[in-house]
Amino acid sequence: MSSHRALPPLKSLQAFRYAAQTLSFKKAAESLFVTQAAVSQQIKTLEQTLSVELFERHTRQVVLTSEGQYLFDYVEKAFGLLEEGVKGIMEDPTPNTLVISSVPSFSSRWLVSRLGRFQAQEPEINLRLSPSIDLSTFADSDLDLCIRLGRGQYAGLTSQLLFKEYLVLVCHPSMIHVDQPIKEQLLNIPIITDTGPDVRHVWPVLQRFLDLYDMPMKSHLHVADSTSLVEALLSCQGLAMMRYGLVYELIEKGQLICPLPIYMKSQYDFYLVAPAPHFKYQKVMTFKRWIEQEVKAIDSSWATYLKMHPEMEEVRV
Amino acid sequence: MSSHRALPPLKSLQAFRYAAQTLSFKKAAESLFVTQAAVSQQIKTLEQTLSVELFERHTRQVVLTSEGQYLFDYVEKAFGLLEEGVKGIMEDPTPNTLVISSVPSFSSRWLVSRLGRFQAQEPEINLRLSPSIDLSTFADSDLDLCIRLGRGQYAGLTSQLLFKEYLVLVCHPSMIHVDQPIKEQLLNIPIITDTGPDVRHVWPVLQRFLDLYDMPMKSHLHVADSTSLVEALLSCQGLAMMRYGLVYELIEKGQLICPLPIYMKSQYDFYLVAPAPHFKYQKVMTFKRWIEQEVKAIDSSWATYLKMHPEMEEVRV
DNA sequence: TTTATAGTTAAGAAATTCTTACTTATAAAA
DNA sequence: TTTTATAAGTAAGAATTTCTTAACTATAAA
Repeated sequence: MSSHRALPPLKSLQAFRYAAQTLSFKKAAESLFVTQAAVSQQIKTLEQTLSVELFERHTRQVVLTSEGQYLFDYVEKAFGLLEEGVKGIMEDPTPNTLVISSVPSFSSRWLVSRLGRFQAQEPEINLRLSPSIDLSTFADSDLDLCIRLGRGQYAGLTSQLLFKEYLVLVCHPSMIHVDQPIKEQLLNIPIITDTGPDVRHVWPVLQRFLDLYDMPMKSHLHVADSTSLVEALLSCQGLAMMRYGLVYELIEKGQLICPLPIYMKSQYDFYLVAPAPHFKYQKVMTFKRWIEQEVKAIDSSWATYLKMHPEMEEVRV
Repeated sequence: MSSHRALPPLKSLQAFRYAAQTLSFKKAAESLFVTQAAVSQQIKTLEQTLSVELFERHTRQVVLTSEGQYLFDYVEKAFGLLEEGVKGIMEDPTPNTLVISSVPSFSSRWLVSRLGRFQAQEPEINLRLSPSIDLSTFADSDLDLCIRLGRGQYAGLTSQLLFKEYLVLVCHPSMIHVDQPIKEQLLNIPIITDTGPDVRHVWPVLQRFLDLYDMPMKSHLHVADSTSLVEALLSCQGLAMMRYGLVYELIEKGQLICPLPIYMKSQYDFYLVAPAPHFKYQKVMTFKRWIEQEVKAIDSSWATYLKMHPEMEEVRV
């Protein structure tokens, strides 16, 4: 197949796009910076090449025919893709403003406190942190880069591993008495969960490790996000499964401890994700170099922790 | 958002598309029926408007840069959509040839035997029956219409219900002795299945109706398609769950019977499906009228069967 | 009845895209 | 090594497309 279906004049399709969007040849003309007559002629050309009427003409307004509506669905998508592709490839339109979106837990627990340093180091770059939004908004926003927790597979986007994540059980040190049997103590501590994707593993892991088959999950505190979760932990409200990267400083300072010598490899890791060409923007490369440097602290903290706690053992779900 | 990102000259994008497809400006020029110089100039224009190099020039060949590859992904998709949209809306390019694709069971058990009548009635129309293929092939084939078993939801396509399907248990009449208890007889008849989507309901339904909890499915014959299944039924090899529409003539002639007074509403029905504009083609409208007429025989046969067998009872899965 | 708005049309102006004719670069053949 | 053939780049002007201007039509609103 794929014989040469010659397309109608491309400009006529473009004119049709705007006319169908606005249902007005006049407005379409304004969008295209031409006269209304030009649009009228383009639509006519298109209708003649297709031998199909695309608009019903009423006085002072046009409406799409069913064929017009059908065509519009395709044309709108097609030109959207062209715009997106062109946008991705063009030179950075705002080389001095870097817009980043990050998952809330990572922003609040890690990123924001370090961004000051980045700003100091790169005063030229005007940094903006955007709340976590849908990845599809790359198409029509000024977003430069996302930080996402996931598996690194994002349709149409390029992702680069930022760091691997390990899950540990943590609680406030005052909640554990080292001279008493750990198992019974743990059973009396409520489990705190947030809405993260690894929540469902907490209880099975504990259950397996403590040989508590058949026992249902006990008291259980649910909080909205990982910031609240950390606050709850610090105020001795219970035990939680946490990403090491989000609490390693608290562990290092002794404000939180891991009551059991176990950890899990997270099924999700942190990634930088953006349309491929964004990674060539100077400002993005600078940020990437910086954050990779900063992130090394997490990796080396984890390595150190494992070295100091040789009893730590990986468990699988 | 959605500010006016003016696109580069559309023709230059089109030239780029063909050049990237073939990795040859010369071949692209042939495709576009212009000279090679024209393509060279268009590519240059595009590269200049974007200020991005899209091809690496080597002697006698060009290769895409990474930016070029990125852009190509979008441009190819976009022009594909334009072609698809335009194709859908254009006048029927072959008003005397009707190409239909149907699910094999429906073609072989019902459609082919009736098509002769359609041909006789509409000698102008040259009918072709295509083996069941993927719906996506509407884009680049000469397919006019599909007959599909499903739920009537097909992305980007319009579907029209052809008839509702009921599932009945059938076997050859010689396999049942009316003067003996039905339950034990049925237990000794093998179940025949094909690869259809309703197969998995056969045993649960039988099990429930015959109060056979805990009993695993017994002897069990698996065949490739519903044509083989009907042949197996006719040669007394067992019991099967069948779509009424595919066997109603055999039931009417007494060549098959329903040993149990139960039926199920199928989760899937038969639909005519095609891109919306195809339903306006004269030949498609003619065929649709004809098949809807023919299909009434199935509906009325079912109504009659239910009237003559008031003991028939609907069961749910 | 008048006015204002949105679309259509025709003719010629403006812009674009294409061809021609030549050039460069290099791989393959002699 | 030299010659030939191939694919691409460039400049100038021709050809084509697209746009503007200036008229006209139809009708809703004042």
